[in-house]
Amino acid sequence: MTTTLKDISKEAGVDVATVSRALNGSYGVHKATRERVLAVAKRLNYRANLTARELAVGKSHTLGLLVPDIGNPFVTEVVRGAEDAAYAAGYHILLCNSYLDSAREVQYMRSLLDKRVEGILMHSVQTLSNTEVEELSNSEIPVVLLCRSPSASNFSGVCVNHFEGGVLAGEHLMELGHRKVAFLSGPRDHGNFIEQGKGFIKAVTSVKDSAPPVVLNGPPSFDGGYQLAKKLLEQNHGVTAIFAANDVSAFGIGRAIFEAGLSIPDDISLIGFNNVELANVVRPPLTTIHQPKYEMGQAAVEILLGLAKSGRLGVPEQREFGVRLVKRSSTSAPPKKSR
Amino acid sequence: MTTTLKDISKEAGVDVATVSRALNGSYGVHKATRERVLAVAKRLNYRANLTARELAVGKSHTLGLLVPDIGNPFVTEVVRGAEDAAYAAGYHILLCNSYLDSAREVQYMRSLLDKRVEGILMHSVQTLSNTEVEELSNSEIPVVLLCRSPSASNFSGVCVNHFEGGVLAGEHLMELGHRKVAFLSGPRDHGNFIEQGKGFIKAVTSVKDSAPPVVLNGPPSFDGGYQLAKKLLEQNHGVTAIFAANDVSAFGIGRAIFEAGLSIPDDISLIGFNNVELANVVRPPLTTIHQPKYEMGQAAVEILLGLAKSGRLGVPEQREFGVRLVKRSSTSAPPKKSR
DNA sequence: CTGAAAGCGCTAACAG
DNA sequence: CTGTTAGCGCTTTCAG
Repeated sequence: MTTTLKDISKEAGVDVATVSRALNGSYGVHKATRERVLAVAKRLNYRANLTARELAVGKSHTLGLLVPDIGNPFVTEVVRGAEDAAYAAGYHILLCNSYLDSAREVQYMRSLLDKRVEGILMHSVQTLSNTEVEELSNSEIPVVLLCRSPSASNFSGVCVNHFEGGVLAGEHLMELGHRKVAFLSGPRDHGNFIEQGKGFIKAVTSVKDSAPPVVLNGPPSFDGGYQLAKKLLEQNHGVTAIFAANDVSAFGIGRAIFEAGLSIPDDISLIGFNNVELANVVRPPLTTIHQPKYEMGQAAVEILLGLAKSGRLGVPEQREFGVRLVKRSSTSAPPKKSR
Repeated sequence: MTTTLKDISKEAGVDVATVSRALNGSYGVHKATRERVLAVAKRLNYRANLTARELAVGKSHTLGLLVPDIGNPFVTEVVRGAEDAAYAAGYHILLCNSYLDSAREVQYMRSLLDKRVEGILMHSVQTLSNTEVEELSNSEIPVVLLCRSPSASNFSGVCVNHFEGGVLAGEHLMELGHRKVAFLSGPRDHGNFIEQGKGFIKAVTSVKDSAPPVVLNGPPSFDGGYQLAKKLLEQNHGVTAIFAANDVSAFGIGRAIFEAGLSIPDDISLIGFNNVELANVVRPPLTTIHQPKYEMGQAAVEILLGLAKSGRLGVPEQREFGVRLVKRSSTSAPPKKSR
């Protein structure tokens, strides 16, 4: 049987309240009493029951993390940051993978609420219906959205300026001398990719003799990038550089380029987005736009904890992080002879 | 304010017990009553408080997952399997990254216990001290260890036969005609790598004219593999094939080979272990030994849930999965001219 | 089918 | 410094 405060109280001959005090706060308990209690507790293999404490105190010391898939290297980094911040603050994290299945997302969201988590960190959740948004709002627990355009709602959010990232990528390619480039984007209706594209196009078209980028849309995955790149290569636009929706799709693009018998960056330059760990591991190391993922995860938890403490849910907090260009070996000047 | 059963009971003019019954079990509540209760609940935005329920029922419907780092691609797959199985069973998962920091491991282990999780899934935890093992045993909650030699303890476990994996790798290289090979292993005292090495050596030395493998030890990471391979290449044993401790270290080895101006598999064949997602993404695609990671994660929570239900903690369950060779492009016959 | 009552294990005033 | 008294919100006998 698991031993409780009551068991200890009997054994030690003091009230359970005293036992509780002896075990937790160090205030107002006679040293001798405390020691006796501690001894008994140890002898009886006492383990605090946090469930009971949570109920009594009304705080779960737990956060919910709702993401599409921890296997996604971007998510992984964010989760690391979030987990570290939570651990440092004495909080636990409930992991929920949705695989972008909206039924699963909703179910997880509800059970997190029922479990009385003190905050929810969500990453790229499918569109929440109004009902769900309302449920979340009614719940009075803080929510922070990752990588969502600030406009989206009255939830808090931490993100990066995707437009700026697009600009950086475009400028980099222009500086290298490319004049015919492509943006292999994600889904046509996804805000972040749209912003990214806008920035890229702006940077590219602001150079006199540069053609407007070829833009293709598809899933921002390895295979999505692979397919898109194959299509692009077939269409034969004579593109000398490609900006990918993200690093993972860039890896797929790289594969397609390789299979076409071309080489990076000699024939085609390639630039990604996110700067996932792998970007520096693949060959050639991928030039990309860095997003401070770990810090974003940390920040998200900080915001959550702050809101949970203050209870000022009315005033959501938005935090935007900067991006920067990470030059590696997948980009260079365009080949001399045109293809 | 958050509404409780009591609020509903007042509004609906029935006892809280009835409300509870109406909301949960469908047994024994008049239809009209139930509907009235449900209506009131909805109107008041009622949310069940699982913390309270857990306390009353004595079950948390939560599992703890203690791993070194979800960023590790092997762990990622296991976690996916575990999470899916947990979700399917209506269980939640508490994520704990230890980064192999044993203080953090212990602290997490204790708080999981205090939180009354119904089971703990641990992966490659630093050596637990006797105290901790005892704490775990006393807790009477099931534990399953991943990838630990079955001998280790009286906890349950799911693993793969590393010896067998080593044999497969060795045989494959022998069949291709290699006669001078190396095993770039992990830490010298780690059971799995030892087994893996034994199997490999057995397969290699059972071929007449084959030299016993060169064995080097180091951290089984990207950089670890990189360093080890550099060292191996410098020592210039004339090795024509390398068996890596795992895929990630194989990637590092690949980098070193590349930097040495050699090519895979033309100059040196390379074979990994685990078959992580990336193995098929890198260039050239990595030949490796497959471990059913997802299934292992699933199996682990099945075992946990089974033990939790039966309460038969005395009889830990061991499940061993099979390995298999996945031939890809990083292995081929040795070069004709010796180097 | 429904109500009353007890209790899960712990905390938190409030007295003393 | 310590005991008493109420709960936290829900489930679960046990009656009726």
